[in-house]
Amino acid sequence: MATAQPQTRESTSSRIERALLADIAAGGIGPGARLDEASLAHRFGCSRTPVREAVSRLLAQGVLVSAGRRGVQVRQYSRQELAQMFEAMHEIEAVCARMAAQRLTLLARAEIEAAQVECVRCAEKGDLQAYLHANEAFHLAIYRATGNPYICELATDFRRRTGPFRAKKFASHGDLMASAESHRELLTCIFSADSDAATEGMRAHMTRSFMAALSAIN
Amino acid sequence: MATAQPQTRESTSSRIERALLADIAAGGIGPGARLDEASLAHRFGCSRTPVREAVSRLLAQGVLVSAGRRGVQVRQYSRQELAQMFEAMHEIEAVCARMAAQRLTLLARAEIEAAQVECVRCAEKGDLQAYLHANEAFHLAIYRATGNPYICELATDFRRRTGPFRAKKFASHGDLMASAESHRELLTCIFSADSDAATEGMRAHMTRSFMAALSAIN
DNA sequence: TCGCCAGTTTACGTATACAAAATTCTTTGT
DNA sequence: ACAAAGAATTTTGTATACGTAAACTGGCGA
Repeated sequence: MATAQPQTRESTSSRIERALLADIAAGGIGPGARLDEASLAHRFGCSRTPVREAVSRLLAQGVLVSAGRRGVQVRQYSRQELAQMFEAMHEIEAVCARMAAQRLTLLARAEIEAAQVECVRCAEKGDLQAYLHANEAFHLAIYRATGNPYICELATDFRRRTGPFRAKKFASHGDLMASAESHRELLTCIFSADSDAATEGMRAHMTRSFMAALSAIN
Repeated sequence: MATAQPQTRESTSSRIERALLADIAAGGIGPGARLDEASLAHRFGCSRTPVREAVSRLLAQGVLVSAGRRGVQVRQYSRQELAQMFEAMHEIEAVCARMAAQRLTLLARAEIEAAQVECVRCAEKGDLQAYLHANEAFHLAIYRATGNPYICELATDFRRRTGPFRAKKFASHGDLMASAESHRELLTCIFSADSDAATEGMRAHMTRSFMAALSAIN
């Protein structure tokens, strides 16, 4: 119907998926909120078809859960579920650190260091949004350093799922600086090429991170 | 009135999804094969809508890959990709073994032992299909013993993805017996509650398993 | 007042139609 | 004969319509 944009490169369903993800991550929709296809279609000014497509993908990602014939809901996690998810991520990150330490290439090391420099810069500036982005890039660089795309994908998925909850822990300028400092210690372990030290270093970093996140919730 | 049909009618899209998965796992469709929505719709005697739904989910699962405007293909893995996927699974299984060893409950231990008994029974009988099933149950029991549903889900997903390739390695009666024996050694490590030993035990088991699988391919 | 039952309404699953984009085939010119 | 351009076909993305089943609501009876 509304063929307003002749050169739309991105499909409507992808746009809706991104918009919903962003909205959920930003808390605009909130956990437990009920969504139905018709109202989403009205909100995005399209038919139900692309909405169904987007919702279907989000269901597969675990971002939404089906509530039977009563719409879909934003998945919410209990404190225990959150702790378990953090634990799972803790383990995965430890694996990444170990593999990265074992087969660190010069390029990977350079990328990780560049990401860390950016983290420190953002922390000093006190820019929360920028720091979250830089922190993301830092961890992604470590994932890539494993040299294993499947592990990388796995870890990235988990990071995306836990993202909204981890973001809450950064309240003050000091929190950012502490996180950046924690990165530095972690890198010492990874760059030592001692896989056991890297594992333990990442465990320590993630434990600190998750304790802070869990404290900030509820 | 009240033509109370069985209301558990499975949706067409779910039926198609299951059928395609089974067909792919059985090799009926084969890697690299091009599928298009229209012919699938014709094959399953329905419209394109439920086919799209099913294909979308399979894309999200990584079973299919989109080939742009030239249909979707059954995802195929190169030898290197397969090795990387096995490596990733190797790491995940090691994590599972470690966590299982750390917090093994009496119930979990009993379930694992029961699964192992079944494995041995199937191996002695020489029934390949039954052994594959029992082997699956054995590993799933270990995943559950971690007490972490996210790790469990993760490992289960990977096992499903690598399943078709791992199955190829069991050629003879001796292969089954060797696998069952390998399980026994692994359990000794896990039940020792020594997490490091469990990690190493699982690594050894998976290394054996994957070497065999990679040898059987190509 | 509470519980049950019927009507209404809502929401989802599916079918069909159309438009846009890309690939492939054909045709034509050098 | 080969290459390039255009036409035809194929395939996906989106819109709209309809049927069915489940949930909500209102009323009635105990």
